[in-house]
Amino acid sequence: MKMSKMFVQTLREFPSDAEVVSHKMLARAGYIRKLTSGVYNYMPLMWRVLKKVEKIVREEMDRAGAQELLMPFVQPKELWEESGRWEVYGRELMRLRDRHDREMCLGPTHEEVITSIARDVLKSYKQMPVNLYQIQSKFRDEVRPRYGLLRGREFIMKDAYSFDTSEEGLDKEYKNMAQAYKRIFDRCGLATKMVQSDSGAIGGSVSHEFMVITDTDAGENDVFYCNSCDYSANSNHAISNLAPAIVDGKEYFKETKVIDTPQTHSIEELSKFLNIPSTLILKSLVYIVDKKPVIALIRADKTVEETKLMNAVGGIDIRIASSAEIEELMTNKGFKAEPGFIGPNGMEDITIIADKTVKEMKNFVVGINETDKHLVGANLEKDIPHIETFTDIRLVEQGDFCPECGKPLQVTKGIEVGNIFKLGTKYSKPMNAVYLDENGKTHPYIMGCYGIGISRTAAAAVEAHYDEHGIKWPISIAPYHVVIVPVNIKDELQMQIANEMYEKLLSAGVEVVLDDRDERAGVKFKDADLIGFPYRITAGKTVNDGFVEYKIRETGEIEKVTPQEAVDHIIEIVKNIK
RNA sequence: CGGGAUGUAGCGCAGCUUGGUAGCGCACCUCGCUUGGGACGAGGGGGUCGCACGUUCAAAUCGUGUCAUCCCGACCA
Repeated sequence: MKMSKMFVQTLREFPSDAEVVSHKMLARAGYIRKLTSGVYNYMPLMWRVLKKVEKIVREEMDRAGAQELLMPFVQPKELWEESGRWEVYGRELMRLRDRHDREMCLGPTHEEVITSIARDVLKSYKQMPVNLYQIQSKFRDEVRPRYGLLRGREFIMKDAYSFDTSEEGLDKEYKNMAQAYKRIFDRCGLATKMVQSDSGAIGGSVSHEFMVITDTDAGENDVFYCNSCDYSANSNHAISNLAPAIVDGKEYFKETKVIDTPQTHSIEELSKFLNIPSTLILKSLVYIVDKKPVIALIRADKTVEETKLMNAVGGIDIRIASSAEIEELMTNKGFKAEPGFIGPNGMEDITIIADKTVKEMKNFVVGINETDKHLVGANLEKDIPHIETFTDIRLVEQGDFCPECGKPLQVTKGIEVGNIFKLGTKYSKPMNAVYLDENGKTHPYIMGCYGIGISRTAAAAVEAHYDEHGIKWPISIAPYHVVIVPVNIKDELQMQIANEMYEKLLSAGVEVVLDDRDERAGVKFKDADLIGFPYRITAGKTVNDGFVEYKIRETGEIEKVTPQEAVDHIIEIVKNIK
């Protein structure tokens, strides 16, 4: 490719609306252009990168025994009603009507469609196991698209779906996919962690996410991991053991009674006023889950993890209640108190979920829906007997102990580039997708699903590989392998050497760019660094002595070599790309 | 959806307070000069100032409404 012909425009400055590294770099280097919020044009350079990521994904999925197909982007409402998700999925599902006023949606994921295909074709146990995948644009009408390609509304995704006749078969395929994913991300030059996670709206029982750990602020997930064993989990799913804490308030509260606690709206104020550790206080929080209030109880030094709480309630939408909503709740129950003094008593007909930490507590302090008063020396059985559900709804914190080996847990930010779910019969059952076994009996398929964000993976690679000058692509997914820069295109020898190297590399199958623009060297170097070619060969004044300069983008390392050596070196490197 | 901000040329911005022929840098085109880290000079093309309505002799500027975009929170590949 001649640089003079390349359809690309690099910018002198970062676009003002870009926040994270990958968005800034990709926009400035001419890879992407925004069309509308969360929707991007993939310009020629970007498309080359995406095709490379796709190629790696295809090769590894095929190697793992999966088969590629392509499903429609537009899907009928009826299918989504069968699975029950037309109601459940919410506004993230982009709905539209055709000319006959039939309701449709843009595919945010394809469980319904693949299940409808399977039930038509997969009639016998003899046809399984099977794993089908596609690479396609998805559309999710995100509440707040941001971070460029990391959270677009339209994005490219590889989604795979497996069908098995048994849990054992699913387990096997799940592991098979985990291995394929590891190879895929390794080949893309991305170090990933496979972490346990919540299975969210897609549903199912077990799931893992593949996280790229970066030092940029683009990672939207907190990942807890253990250095001593291989435990790691998304914060929405992580569990931990806690250090011993004072949970029995016997020494502070010999008897159970209501006392005055003026101006103690917060846990901090309360623990200071009573001069007790916050581990002796029972914290009552009000959430709104699917529009209904839910009270969460937890030891006051700990934080509620909302996804865990939502799962415990069995809801699909959760948010913390506003002060007004809390007061309204108390008023409805016949109390008149400020929000800071809410407590579980008198709330018997509200869903109450208590964290496991609560079970340990004895002679503790709790709000009683009365301003400036608390009950001290309280105990569960005696004073709050109506709590039925004790489960883990606690947010893990750095320094908590690993649930598997007991060593302290660490935390880091991660970008989720892939995930794998065990779906079981979540879709096959409601959609009546069944096969016949050896005895002619029908069973629903045991399903799994496996996603990789193709465009997000490319963006994550930028987050993981860049410096102040631009992108440093891993060679396996770089748009081109090498750029040749003749410093002065009017210098005949420089151009001749550059052209010779260019032709040799081209005929060896190397993806090479010749920067034949009539620009000053500085401009070409800046662009080369920004675009992120992994290697650069410069034909400058030293060609008169028979040398060119060979530069590695990743390390900045420079070597003076003959043109032939440079060519041979590049060919060798390209030959070894996995 | 709640909170905050911004819409002026492809990109980055000024002008608005105090209404009076729409500007600057980069990018783009032409010529000259220059050629190892985003040179220089001269000339040139490109904008219904997000949109609508209103006030006014006159609106980028004042008012009302509306749309869009971005940032902070809850969702996810």
